[in-house]
Amino acid sequence: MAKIETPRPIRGTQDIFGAEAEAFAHVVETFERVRKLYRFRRVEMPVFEKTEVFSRSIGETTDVVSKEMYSFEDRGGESLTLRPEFTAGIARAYLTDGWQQYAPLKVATHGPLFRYERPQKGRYRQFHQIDAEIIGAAEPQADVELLVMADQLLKELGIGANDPGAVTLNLNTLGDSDSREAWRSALVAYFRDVKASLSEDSQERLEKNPLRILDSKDERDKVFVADAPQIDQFLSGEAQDFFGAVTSGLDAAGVAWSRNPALVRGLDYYRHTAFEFITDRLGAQGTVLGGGRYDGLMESLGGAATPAVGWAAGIERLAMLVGEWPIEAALAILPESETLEERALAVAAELRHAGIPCWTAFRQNPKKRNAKARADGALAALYVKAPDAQGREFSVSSVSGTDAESKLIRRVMDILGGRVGGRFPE
RNA sequence: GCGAUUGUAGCUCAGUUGGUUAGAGCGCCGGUUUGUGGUACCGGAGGUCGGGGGUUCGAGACCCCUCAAUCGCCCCA
Repeated sequence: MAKIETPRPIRGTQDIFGAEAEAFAHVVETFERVRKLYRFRRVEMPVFEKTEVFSRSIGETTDVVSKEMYSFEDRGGESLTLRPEFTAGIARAYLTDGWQQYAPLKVATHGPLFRYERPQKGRYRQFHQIDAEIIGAAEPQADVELLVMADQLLKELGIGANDPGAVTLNLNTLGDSDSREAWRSALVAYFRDVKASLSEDSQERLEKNPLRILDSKDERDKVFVADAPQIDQFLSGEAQDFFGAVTSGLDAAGVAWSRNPALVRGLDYYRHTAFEFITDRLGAQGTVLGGGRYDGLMESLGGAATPAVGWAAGIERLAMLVGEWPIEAALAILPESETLEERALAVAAELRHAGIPCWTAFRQNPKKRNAKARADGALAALYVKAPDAQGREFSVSSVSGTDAESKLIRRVMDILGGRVGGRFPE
């Protein structure tokens, strides 16, 4: 007799429904369309991998690996991990599946990722990303193409269309590994001198991840960040040329960008180009799409040195920027009595086969169906009646009075023709 | 891991300095009316006031603990 307690959802998971789910789907559909324009090949990747795929590539000491992974032992005692990102798994597949033969290889995918973090606005433990990677191309043109694609995607989603400040592309270079190391040492030396004045977090970062001090939100740090050594002083000629080719390529393609010398990457494998499309519309979670070049990653997985570059974007965050997205409008099929139930079924099937989205109900009560159809956003209504002497058995009724409705009604009239009688617009 | 805020009906929320039987709108169910079409009206179901403990003659209101959600820090998309 004990009452059964309904299990609660897992913290940080989401049940996405209604206009939000439509917006989510719209983001994915737009991504699919755009990636085909750029001829990125679709790949499907496993949701879990051996733990070492991530620990080796992302870096043992990073927070992502040390405390944010969903890891578990399978029945054979092997340590497996739900993917916290796409890149490492794709890199693994490139090495284990012989994808080298396709290099330079452009791939795209999307799906759920998992990170054991505190949920907040636009951040979840199971979250979803779209992802694009170019593997086996050392050329700056690869970086450019990826960024041009990202820019087009955001534009096609209408993000920033009426609101130019909504997203901006922040761009930086981390240099090659020598440049990056020299810069890092200089930063450590610089910040060590003022260590006592830094925030507690940044004193910690000085040891673990000094680059991250640069984007600290703490005022105590910001005063020193302003005068901190910049990567430009440490860039090799080659690294400078590379970055120059990326920026001039973006200019040529008409992609607006702004240099952000404080932009760094949290993960160990990044080199050269680093970028983020940043918005100020999502509270503290400003990064909508981010990525960079990861020339060092393949070696950390035991493969031959292979240059690569890629980005990923949070679908939830993009969906929030897109706003509510309506479900496709439909024609409500409304039988006028219970005896016409099956005729309604038949005409709905006929119209759907012809590509007309139809709204139907399961319950009787024909009186309330009309109101329900309208509440569900039906564009127009088709009443199913007993056929008259001329064989007319339907009447069409205006609901929304919109252009979309007239278009829909015209298509319906083309299909049903003389079977429609009674009153209808025009 | 840390901090702030918030938990009252399926949803959005009222609920006065603690005081009878905890309310509204929407939704849901039933009915009457209307009858070429977003009706109106009537009725009904639905609440361990997140959970536990305490203070009090009396707690949805006050105190403690706990759980959860939201937002922020760390980190990161």
